[in-house]
Amino acid sequence: MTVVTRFAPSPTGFLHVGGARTALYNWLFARRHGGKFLLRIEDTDTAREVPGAVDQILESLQWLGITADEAPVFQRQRESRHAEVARALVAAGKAYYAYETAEELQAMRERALKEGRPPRYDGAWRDRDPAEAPPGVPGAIRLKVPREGETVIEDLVQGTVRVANSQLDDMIILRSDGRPTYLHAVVVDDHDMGITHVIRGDDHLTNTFRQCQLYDALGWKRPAFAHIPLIHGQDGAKLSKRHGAVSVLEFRDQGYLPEAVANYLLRLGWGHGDIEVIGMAEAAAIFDLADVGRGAARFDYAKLLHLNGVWLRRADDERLVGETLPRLERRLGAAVGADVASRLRALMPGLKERARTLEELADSAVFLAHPIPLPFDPKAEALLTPAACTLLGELINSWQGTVWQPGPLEAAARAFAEARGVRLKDVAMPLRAALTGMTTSPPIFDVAAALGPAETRARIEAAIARAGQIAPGPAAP
RNA sequence: GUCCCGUUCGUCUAGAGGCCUAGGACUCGGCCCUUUCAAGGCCGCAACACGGGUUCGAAUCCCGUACGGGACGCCA
Repeated sequence: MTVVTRFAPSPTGFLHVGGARTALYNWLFARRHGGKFLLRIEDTDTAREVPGAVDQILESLQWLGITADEAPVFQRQRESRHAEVARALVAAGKAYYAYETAEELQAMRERALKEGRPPRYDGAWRDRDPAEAPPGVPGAIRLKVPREGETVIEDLVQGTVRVANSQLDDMIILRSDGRPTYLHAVVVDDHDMGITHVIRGDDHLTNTFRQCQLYDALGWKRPAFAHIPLIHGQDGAKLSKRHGAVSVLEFRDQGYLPEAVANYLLRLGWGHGDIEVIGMAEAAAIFDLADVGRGAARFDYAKLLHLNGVWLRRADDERLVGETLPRLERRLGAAVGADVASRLRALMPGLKERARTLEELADSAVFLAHPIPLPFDPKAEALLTPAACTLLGELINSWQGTVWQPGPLEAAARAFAEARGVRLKDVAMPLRAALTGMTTSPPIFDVAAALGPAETRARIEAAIARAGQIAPGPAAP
């Protein structure tokens, strides 16, 4: 049997991390078993549909690298099929028309709840003669479910789960306006699409009993089910906006890498020994539903941030340059030239080791793009004492003729410091301030090398001039 | 209210009766490395929800309690 899985979001909002993880597990499971992963948009509730949501969801999945093996199925386009199946069930005596109005049912539920009874449909029309139907009132179709016995599901994650049929009522499968309900549409579509494994959030676990009753009534083989726990926020409540970013695209915009988000989501609720850092290709080779945990997991932004740093360091330099350039332009409000791109490229190994997100990377690299005069951090400014400026002026002259690469520059600077009887630090820190306007940066001789001799000299001279203006010291000898 | 599910360090998890004085990762603290900051290395803090069984032996199996979550819609 070829495995076929699906992800079936409703276009009522953006793809959040919970949905993304569900999609990821479905995708990985299909990959693992050489099967297919399909996409179905559950758009039967037109009232709740959000414009643009479908595109957002598709874009999110694509960014994460979760690709469907066929074009998406839109549930709304299958309404006639859903109605046909429901009516066939009536014809077979396995479903019936019920004529209560939505208001009557609502009142019935409220009364039951108030009296401490479970809010279930009483089955009034189950055995009534259809001839008694009130004229002019369109009926809804309800499934005639067994009242005795129990419904049992073998869940790949939750294990055996059973419920007494007396707990379940005759659910509506076709609304009075002829549109299917979710429960019905899902069963018909999953069957028609040949879905073999339904992997979804465990908020659907109790729905599964009713879906199984539908499968049984239709005489269709039930797919395997796997209900994965929901993702909660730091406080244990269902993850929501107030916990921070929740939509996949937000993480992208905040400078997270898709492989890091996927890695984090994979590990959230799934474990495989001690491995933490894992790429999706590797995951596809070892992913198993048996390793999915049963308890809800809390979303930990700190761990995601750490993981993103790990993937950032592993990422290809050229790719990171491509990601950083537009972010630099956004910060400067201007286009950056080829000289900046080449500086960025040269310094990327040192830069990416110090950043955890693309945003941090851009923040730490923006000094490369700033025109002289550089903006100065107060702490950097404080380093440019008259004595330090004197040293810097001498250093740049001593570099005359030095091969403009990190190693030779550092060697020359060390020799220079020793000759002056100062520590390397006393030269390096003012140099860092002059070259970057900051007190932290990649190794400063790497920075000087990336900047090139002309820019390095210009920045040092500008820093000396600036220091002279702000705190005029003794006249230069 | 009824039904269903869950519960190992603060967080994500490893653990399938003896390998557990419970391992890894994140966070936090300390040290080392070091031109800064990171990265890296080393060390440390920190958990089997509770109570009963079963067993020579239980984090692992069973029952109950507590707590948490989910579902009960002509929403998905």
